[in-house]
Amino acid sequence: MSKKGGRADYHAAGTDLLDKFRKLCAEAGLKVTHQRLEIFHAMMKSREHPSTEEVYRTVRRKIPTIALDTVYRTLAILEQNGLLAKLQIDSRSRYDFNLERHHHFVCSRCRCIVDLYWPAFDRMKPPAGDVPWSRIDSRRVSITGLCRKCAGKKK
Amino acid sequence: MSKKGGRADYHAAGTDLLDKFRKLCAEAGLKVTHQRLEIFHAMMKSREHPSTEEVYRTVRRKIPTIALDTVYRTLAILEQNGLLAKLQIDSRSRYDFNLERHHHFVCSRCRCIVDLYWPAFDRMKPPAGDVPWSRIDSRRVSITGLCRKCAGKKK
DNA sequence: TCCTAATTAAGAACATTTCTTGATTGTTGC
DNA sequence: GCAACAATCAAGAAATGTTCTTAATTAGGA
Repeated sequence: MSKKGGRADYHAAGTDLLDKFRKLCAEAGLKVTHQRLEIFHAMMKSREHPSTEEVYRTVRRKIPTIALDTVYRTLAILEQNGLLAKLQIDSRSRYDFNLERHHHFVCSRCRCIVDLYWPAFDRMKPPAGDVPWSRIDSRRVSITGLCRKCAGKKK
Repeated sequence: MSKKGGRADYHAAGTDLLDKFRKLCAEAGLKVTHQRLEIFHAMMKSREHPSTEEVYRTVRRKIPTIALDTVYRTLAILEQNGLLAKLQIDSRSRYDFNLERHHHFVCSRCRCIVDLYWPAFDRMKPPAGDVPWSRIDSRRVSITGLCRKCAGKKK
């Protein structure tokens, strides 16, 4: 399976993941509410690493009465239970559905975030010697620059 | 010169850097005010990647009447003129005096940030093929985990 | 069915950051 | 040394993103 295929499947394999979601909620003692399902579903279908506000706008198309507060709470809960990752890239928090080992490219112009796979980096040994850590949990690369779309635009 | 020596010198070579600061201010058309000097000096002496609030507290020991707003403005100006780097690691913005190519370790417990040098990574070629960028400006690694100090603490 | 978690509305509160106004200070160019 | 004008200050308002409060209602799961 190619990396690209892997990613696409990850976001597309709807039924399986929603089953997994139900299972994980059960394990965590979380009720599978309509709101939580739609929020998770919205994250599942997005590759944009959306902000809370953006998730809110998306889910409101399905549940017009949903409260912004519910989206904040739900995203935080899903992150705390390991079903989503929170990104510290902009001033507002953005969430990532992709839990595979990956990295990010961030466009300095349009602030889009694109998932990135870099197995050669993942295989590298971290610096040794006089290191500040006693344990490493994750190593993430963030590449910034200009995305193709923005490079195509004038000005 | 060792990496460690380089870093220490970078933060310690007071007079040279303050001269450089004056020169860069002149080039950028910025007046060298007492406040800007003290803020820059505080950044120069700190390895802690301080937040604006922390810089404010430090500088207030020298200039008790300084306004928090001045610190916000000054740090932003210094960053816009390339004399400091802004970090997007926590919800509050933190600033980095170290402009050398380097990376960060962030402790998930105490949120301390430690500079990291990783020349083997710096020499790596970025992923090729179907990449989202048309130009790369920077590549930064962020390692998270538990720092030595926190590992030593109970609980 | 029933207990309780979750959601809602409406608003308050909070944290961080930026801006406004108008008066004052102080750096730099001359 | 002087004058212009950039920078600062005080005081407060405001923007933004996020969390919390209360009390009523809904709805998931055993």
